[in-house]
Amino acid sequence: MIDFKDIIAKEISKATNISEKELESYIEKPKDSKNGDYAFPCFRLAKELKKAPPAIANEIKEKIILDENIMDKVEVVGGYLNFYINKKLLAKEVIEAVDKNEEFGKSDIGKGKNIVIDYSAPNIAKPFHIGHLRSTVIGAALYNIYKILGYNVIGINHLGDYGTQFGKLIEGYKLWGNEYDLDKDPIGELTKIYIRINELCKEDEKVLEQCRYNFKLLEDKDEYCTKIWEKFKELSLQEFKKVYDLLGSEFDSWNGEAFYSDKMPEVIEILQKTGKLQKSQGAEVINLEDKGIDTPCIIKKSNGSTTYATRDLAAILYRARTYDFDKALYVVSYEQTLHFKQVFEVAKLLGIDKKYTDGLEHVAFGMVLLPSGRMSTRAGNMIKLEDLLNEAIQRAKEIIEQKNPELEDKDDVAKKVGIGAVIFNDLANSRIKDEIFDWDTALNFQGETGPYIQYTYVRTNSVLQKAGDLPKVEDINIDYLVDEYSQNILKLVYDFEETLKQVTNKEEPSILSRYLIDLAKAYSNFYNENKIIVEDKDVQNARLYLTYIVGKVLKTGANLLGMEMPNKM
RNA sequence: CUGCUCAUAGCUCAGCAGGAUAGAGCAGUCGCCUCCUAAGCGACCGAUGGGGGUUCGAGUCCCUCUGGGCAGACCA
Repeated sequence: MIDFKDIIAKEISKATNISEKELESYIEKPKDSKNGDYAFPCFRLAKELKKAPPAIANEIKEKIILDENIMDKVEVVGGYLNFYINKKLLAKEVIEAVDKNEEFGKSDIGKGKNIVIDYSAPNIAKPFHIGHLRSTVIGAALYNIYKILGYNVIGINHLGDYGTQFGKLIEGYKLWGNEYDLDKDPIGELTKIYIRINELCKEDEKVLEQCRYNFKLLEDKDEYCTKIWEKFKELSLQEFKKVYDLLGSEFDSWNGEAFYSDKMPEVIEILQKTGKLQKSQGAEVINLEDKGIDTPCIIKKSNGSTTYATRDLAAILYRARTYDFDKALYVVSYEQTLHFKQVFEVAKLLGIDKKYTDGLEHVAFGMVLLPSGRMSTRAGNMIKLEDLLNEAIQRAKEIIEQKNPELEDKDDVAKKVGIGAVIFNDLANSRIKDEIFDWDTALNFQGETGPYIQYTYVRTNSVLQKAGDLPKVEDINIDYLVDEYSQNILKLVYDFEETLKQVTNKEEPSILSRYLIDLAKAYSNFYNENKIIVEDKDVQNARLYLTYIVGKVLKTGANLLGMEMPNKM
């Protein structure tokens, strides 16, 4: 598509002495379309040119030459130079772009670049609760969006399958394994054991020591510990898969922490050679005070076992070698900000290329809290993700029964709508914000929600279906797409790829969520104002094609967020 | 105590690396289905935590205060 901003920047650059690149950042999109489609504020030139901004705007206006096929008009308002792009050209550009591209939004800007995304990463032997949803859906959305932009993406589920917690579980299992029926409700029973052993650890320091020792045994490949650990892992994965199936989550790699158990000695060796690894209180640590981090990074505990920092470092080394990543994103809650600061700093000592250490990024997100406060596995006050998803499906089903009882495939639609609502709800807000979980908010189907987007999509579908064949691009008379409602839609569609790029610039899927809401709203307005299937075939064809475009973008966009789109609802 | 982070309408959030009159949704009140799905559309109501500063211009940047959250060495 034509890059309008680029054209404007080129012209202004000729009229002034400012570089195109600089101008690109100055040119903005007015909030109110009455002020044009693009605007150049001239205030910043006033001091240098010693002239009033409106005068400067007028001078630039006189100097620039813009083809009227590209720009309808240029106006000076105050110190602003407002550009109105040619409406027909916009319509033509968008229609052709959608027609030409098999998958509109797809690009190759990421060609040759490798992106590693570390997300979801639940802890084995612990319930998969609603707090794990965010990492899973934010990671998946980023994964899909990088992919459509042409990047080579590697999604890794860095399972929490290692560490002292397993020493604890092994100890608990040793003590009371017979009392619990692991086959009946694996994670539920393991959770009970986990809570019980934690209480015992609190009372008795010796038990805690034994737990840590168990983990040491596990690291040293002790047969008994390994066997129990494998059992826990298998049982947990079975449970997790149920949730992943509902969400449609997929991963390229399931290499969890344990995968790096044999890769840590090298890390320790490298760090030792740097001379920065020092003994402190019995442990071996890297001091980071000179980097502005007060807490040292523990590489080896006093009993000789490793920490998750050591494993993350081994993972960085491994991923750099295996995937040659340009970016490695860690979609992990902001609770772990300090940890990643430490690990990323220590990674600079690993002797790997700067490209890799520069590419490390913690994509932090806020916590999911209950109205009563934090969720805690130990306290048992948490909501299982599976329960939330099933409740969502159930509620969607009820609404279908009430609104559209004749619908076919009710269960399939209920699943898409229910899950879509949950996913969208989690991706709709800036990731850094905390979320206080509320059933009615998470499962709301009205207003700015996933189902609203699905509903709008379904509408485009049923209009197209009713009309029969989709008109050929050559048969579309763009004269019928210059009204305000059509133009609002066309401008949004024009922005689609830019929106996807913004998501990757900020690692912020909510930008796409809001975009889809805007697009769905723009179409709803259009739909309410205009009859699409009408007598005049020229009008109908133009409106039908616009409808087709909206449906296509809504579907692509929602799929990128991880939502499935029903054809009817 | 220290570091990080958040603060916009009754509630949940937008506000594009400072730009024109701060936008939505929910809740509340009211209006719109002989017409392509009312999970929709429209209307009304209603806001930048306090104080400084930088700037032609600050919700946005800096300082400070207040309030919430998180983190701070052998959990991950």
